Amino acid sequence: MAHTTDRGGRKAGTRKRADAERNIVAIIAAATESFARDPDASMTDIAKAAGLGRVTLYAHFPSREQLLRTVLAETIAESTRIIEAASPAEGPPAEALARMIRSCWPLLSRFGSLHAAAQRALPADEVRRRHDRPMAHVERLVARGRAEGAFRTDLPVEWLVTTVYTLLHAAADEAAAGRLATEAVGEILEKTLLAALKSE
Amino acid sequence: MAHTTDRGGRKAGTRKRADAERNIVAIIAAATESFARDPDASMTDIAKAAGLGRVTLYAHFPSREQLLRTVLAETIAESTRIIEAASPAEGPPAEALARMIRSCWPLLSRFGSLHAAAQRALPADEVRRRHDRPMAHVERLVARGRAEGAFRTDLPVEWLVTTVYTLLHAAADEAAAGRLATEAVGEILEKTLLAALKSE
DNA sequence: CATAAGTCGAACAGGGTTGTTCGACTACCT
DNA sequence: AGGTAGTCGAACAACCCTGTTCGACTTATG
Repeated sequence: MAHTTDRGGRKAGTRKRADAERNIVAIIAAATESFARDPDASMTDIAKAAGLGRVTLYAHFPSREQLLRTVLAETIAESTRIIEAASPAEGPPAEALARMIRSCWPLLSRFGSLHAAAQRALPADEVRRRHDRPMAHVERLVARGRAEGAFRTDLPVEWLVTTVYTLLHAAADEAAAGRLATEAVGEILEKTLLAALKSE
Repeated sequence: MAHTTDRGGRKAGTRKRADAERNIVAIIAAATESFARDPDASMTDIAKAAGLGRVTLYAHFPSREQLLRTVLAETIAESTRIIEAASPAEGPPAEALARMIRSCWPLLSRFGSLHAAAQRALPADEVRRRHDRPMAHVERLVARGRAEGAFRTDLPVEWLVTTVYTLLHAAADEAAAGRLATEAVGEILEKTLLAALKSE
């Protein structure tokens, strides 16, 4: 149990069997999908979705809470990557915002109720804290837009950020429910948010 | 068991004891408050909040689901009353919308997560169906605004309604969480929504 | 190929929920 | 003042969930 040196150079036996590593990613994928569909998804649901036994989940994640934490972290990391790929710090603020909106909303749509799941099972401040990395990008963009005279200054920055965030989610939900045509969402969001944010 | 005529003119023994009627309103009040605070509020929670025994709840409501249904119906009825009191069909659309917003948001704030509770425990289409009475007022107002050239016509009406609805809720949540000053909410919502809806 | 690592199903304990039943008790109503 | 409608607490059954343990089985890996 404490060989410490096995050839591969691993310290404390952290290297798992290829088998197990494959299952871990399968579990995370299944959990992501399950939580996105049903915020109350149980370990049984997720195990079934992953095609594995429930016990196996507990072999890799000590608790449902921890699994959810992991899923949330990975998802937010991907969001951050996508936001940064839209280079929100470059070009005219309005155009940067439009770029961000269009690249972002499919993600929110795909991850559906995962956020609700997190808010239900994890402490509220933790959820908020984990979000503030990607959130900062939006906030920075809004602040820049205000400084450059493109966005309105008569409302609190945080409220404008909340507006962006909320409407992104709402549009994603509407699209998921089939009440909004997928192709139209980008344009609709862009028009709505630019109108809500632009100065004058 | 089938007296049918008892003097008071009641048909099938529907008249309850004054005692019981008092408790029924207490239960509904407690349930409303409990659901508004915690969408997962249990019958035990509600009974405790009402100062009654859990069994008594079941004496008046056959199930938690039915109780939630009742609470939802009463709440929506009150919303409808408040919306109508703002006479959304009169005056310039922008002003009518502003009136409606200002009279509406404290309600949404007060009822907090009741909507979430309903969405969790009741079939989605039922929740939606119950909302379409008050929703119709908003939709009518938006449509009128478009017809009179005050509101934009380049986006679907349903999306504009969703925008109003969503941002009202978001602002109410922010206020409840202390991230938005209560006195400021009305003005902030009015400015944001008018900017999002107005034509051009 | 042998062994250690991983999987799996069944079964368990512990907690929570919804509804129901019982008998004793209490408030109302006439 | 007495009969009845209503309340209440305790206890029950049924269900679902999380986490854990067991022993038997399968698979990777060296």
